[in-house]
Amino acid sequence: MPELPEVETVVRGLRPRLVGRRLARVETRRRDLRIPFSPRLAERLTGRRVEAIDRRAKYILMRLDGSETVLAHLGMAGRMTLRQRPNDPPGPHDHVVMTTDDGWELRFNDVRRFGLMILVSSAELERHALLADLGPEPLSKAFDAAVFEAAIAGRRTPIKAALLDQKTVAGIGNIYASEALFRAGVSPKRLALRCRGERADKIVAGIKSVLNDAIAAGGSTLRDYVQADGELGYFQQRWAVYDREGQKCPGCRCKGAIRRIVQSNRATYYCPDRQK
DNA sequence: CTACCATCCTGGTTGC
DNA sequence: TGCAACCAGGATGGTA
Repeated sequence: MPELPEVETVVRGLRPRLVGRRLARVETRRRDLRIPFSPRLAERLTGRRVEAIDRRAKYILMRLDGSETVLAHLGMAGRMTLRQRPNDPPGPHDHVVMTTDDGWELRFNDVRRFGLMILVSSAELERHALLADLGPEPLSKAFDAAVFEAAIAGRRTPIKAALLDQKTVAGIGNIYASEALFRAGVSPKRLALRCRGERADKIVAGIKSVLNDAIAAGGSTLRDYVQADGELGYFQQRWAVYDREGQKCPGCRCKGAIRRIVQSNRATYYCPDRQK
């Protein structure tokens, strides 16, 4: 479930094993992802040193020596796994396999092939089409109520849809959009332009708190951010409303049940009693 | 500018 | 048990 917190947890899992290491061997397997690999990706990665690993929205940025950066996205179903000297062969959905000079193996796995892994000039990274139009990082100081209000001003779209729009704020996906609005007490159907003042404050606070909690949960449930099976950053969390249609609204005395509606072809969950 | 829909893929779940 | 329909964490592009 790669939204921002999951990607952040993956990045934190990759860092201690990869930063400072050289990629001794890189193999691309299936190349027909929705967005194809950069030409000769494997050859261009081989022998490079990993300088840093960062995240922007739901993108993973693996900065290499030689002024190039691996830009990766997990799509709907992408995974990263990290194991030491594995003896099992890559599976059918392992599209990239990287082996470090000290024997760790990273596999980029994506059943649905909606993810991507390309190589971009580090100098042009911010201007790259995939990153250029992204809104602010929700956990940064730069993202506050004033910035948020400006971003949604005049927009006659439901606030849930506005939160999914990566230009409004970057990294929120379908689960955390519902969860943030629940925390804020704002109906997902409310028009964005009607979310000013206190509501904007609460939505911003709801976004930050739910993302921080999810990151903390990811970190706390994983040892060194790598599970025994090599899986990075996927943790179980009980959502307050997501996927809980018909259940009681948690932690409050409202008599209503959580409702599921469809907005922009995506499921939205909310408590009609608590969210106005 | 907006809503709405289809599309890219595969696999797990649900319902008949 | 078999099989088809439906659903899924993302993002884009077309149409009205």
